[in-house]
Amino acid sequence: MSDHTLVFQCPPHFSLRDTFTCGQCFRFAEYGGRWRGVVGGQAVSVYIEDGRLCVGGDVPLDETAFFDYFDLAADYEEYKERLSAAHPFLRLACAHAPGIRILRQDAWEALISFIVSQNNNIPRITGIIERLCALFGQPRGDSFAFPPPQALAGLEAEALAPIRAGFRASYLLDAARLVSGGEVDLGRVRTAPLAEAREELRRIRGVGVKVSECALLYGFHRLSAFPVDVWMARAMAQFLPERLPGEVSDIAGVAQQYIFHYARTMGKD
DNA sequence: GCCCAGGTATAAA
DNA sequence: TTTATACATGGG
Repeated sequence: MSDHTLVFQCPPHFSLRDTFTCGQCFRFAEYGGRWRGVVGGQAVSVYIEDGRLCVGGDVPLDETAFFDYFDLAADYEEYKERLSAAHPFLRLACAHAPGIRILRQDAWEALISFIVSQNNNIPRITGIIERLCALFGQPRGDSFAFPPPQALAGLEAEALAPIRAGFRASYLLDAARLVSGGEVDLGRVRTAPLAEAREELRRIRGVGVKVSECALLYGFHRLSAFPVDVWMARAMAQFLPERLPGEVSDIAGVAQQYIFHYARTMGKD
């Protein structure tokens, strides 16, 4: 790998480890200081060197696509300033892992990943997705692409048994069938008003308030996808028993990820 | 063994 | 409308 390498200026504080392991994506692993994963169907190796963000691949890579993937147009220093000013706990969360950026992941992959995430833990989510790709995805380098809806839509539940997804297997199949059949239109989720986008996603069995918000945030980059009420109702309620101030509601999802990572990792460094 | 994990569907109150 | 429980699996 690395016959073709994209080079970007690295944003301040950007941490590949925090970004790839904070629980927003499940397909990157570190090997010798470089992070290997599959993005847009291409195996890539990502690393930071001399203040530059490098993305190596064995085929020519689309620079615009990776600029977009890492959300390089966004100013996370400004995001963190706003969040830090909004609440003392948010300030702690931002300081704890200031290198997190919200990746602009593939919508289908994010949707499936967060269906798998329900009542589950990160190591096991990672394993299930790994097996899903290995069984049903196209080979890419020494890894596998994420299987598209069409690759899963025709399967029976027993065919998914080897990935050991448990009760979530039928949810995955429902998602694959509805999306590949057009009954759920991911293009519409991308462009429709937020409330309608939610409704569209929640037609899939196993997609409730939390999964739909995660899919909207990570798969569709709707930064405001976490309405304060949902956000409040979940894991961070124990840390932030107040409503999120309106001034940062447009980046509530960013706040959610910083807090989630803080709550999950504090004391474990 | 018991408890919990980036929840949700379903039934019962 | 709100609250309780089952759900598959596996790591701590």
